[in-house]
Amino acid sequence: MRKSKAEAAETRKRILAAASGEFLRHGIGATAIADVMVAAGMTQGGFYRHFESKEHLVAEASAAAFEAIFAGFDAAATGKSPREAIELIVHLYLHQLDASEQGALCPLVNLGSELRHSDEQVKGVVLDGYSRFVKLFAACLMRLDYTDYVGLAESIVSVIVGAVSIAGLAPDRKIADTILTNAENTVKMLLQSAPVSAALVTQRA
Amino acid sequence: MRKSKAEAAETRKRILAAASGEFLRHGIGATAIADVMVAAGMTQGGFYRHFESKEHLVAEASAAAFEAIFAGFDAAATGKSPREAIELIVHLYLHQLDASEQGALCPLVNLGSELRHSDEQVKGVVLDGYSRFVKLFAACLMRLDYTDYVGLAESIVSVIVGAVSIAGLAPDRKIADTILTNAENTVKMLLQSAPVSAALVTQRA
DNA sequence: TGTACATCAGTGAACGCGCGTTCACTGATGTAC
DNA sequence: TGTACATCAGTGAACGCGCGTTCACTGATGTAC
Repeated sequence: MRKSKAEAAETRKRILAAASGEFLRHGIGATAIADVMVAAGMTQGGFYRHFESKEHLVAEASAAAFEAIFAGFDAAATGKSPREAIELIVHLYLHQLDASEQGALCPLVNLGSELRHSDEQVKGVVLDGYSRFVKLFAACLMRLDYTDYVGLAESIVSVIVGAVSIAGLAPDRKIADTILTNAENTVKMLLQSAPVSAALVTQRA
Repeated sequence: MRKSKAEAAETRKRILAAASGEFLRHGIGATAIADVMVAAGMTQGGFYRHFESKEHLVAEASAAAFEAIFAGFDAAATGKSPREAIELIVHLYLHQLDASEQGALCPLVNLGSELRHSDEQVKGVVLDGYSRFVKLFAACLMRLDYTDYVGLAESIVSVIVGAVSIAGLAPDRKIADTILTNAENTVKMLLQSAPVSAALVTQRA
């Protein structure tokens, strides 16, 4: 039954992808190793050939989830203006629950409270995802000459993380949509009213 | 060993308070019924004299947590102007993790992702807490004549829920404080730039 | 008011199940000569 | 290049533990007469 190294590496990725999906969709606590392995098309015994423990899997699956999310953002934002890129990413993020089939779910909202009491390593991975997220927005905002582009980026992330977090608890679609649409408008309002560096604007004009 | 009705009612409240604290501090999954009962100064067997199941306890404990939070807000905001009240509540909310000893933790952030996959009833309780929260801000904002006071209230809640949610994952205090302080500034910025009903302003001037 | 009985809060042990982890085993792959 | 052996991916069953829930029991409280 031994598989070649290439095949084994493929298997590992398959487990990771399955785990990422199961964790984000059903939560960490509600997902058993056996569930993950079945979703990956294997039996549970093989799990420990690839991962040391469930905790390690959580860390790697979270990292993988962020990779998937950022890949989606990159794909959507290439060739767009900074302003368009921001609005597009915000929109994608806010509607991640609709598109959950493609697995574009963010650990920050979907595992937030479950991760609060876990490993430092795991929390580190998720916080890395957060700062990467902030940097993504900050880069766009800098090009738009906002004075406090980092602070503004953090604000945007807080708004959309909070909104998706709350919307996920809403019993019906209508309430969820209200919250999400409002968040989208809030971001627009922040972009309109945040201070812009006058000097640079003049330079470019 | 039978206790009087009054004593039994006291016991029930004690269990609820203990549960609320344990759930919010350690998460639902990591808190066993036995832990709750020990924290309440009893043995686990007595639990089912007061609650039907853990799920029911979660629902009631979440409701109790919201009661405690809103009681704290009321106490802090009475006699203050709407503007002061908002800033005070926002400040209190953002620093709930520091004050976790007093049990002023919010289910929206501390149990958010754990609740997403639970009972409709439980989610209902937490969403009720959310809309009560929105109404609290909306009432103040209406008195300040903001045009879209409900939308603005929702935005504030999203920002602070998101910020606390993320700050809870930060490995050190400094990063957490940056996120929280920024959220506080964001709320101020929203209050400054959100549109105000001109007619009413004129009336009052 | 007093008495006899039913009720029921709380105890501590036990049950049963699920889940993380381990293990003996299989047989294909990798490797040393 | 071919051969013999070690390695190790994957299987399926089993182990052990924790936890939600149940249960027999105790004795104080409530209630009916």
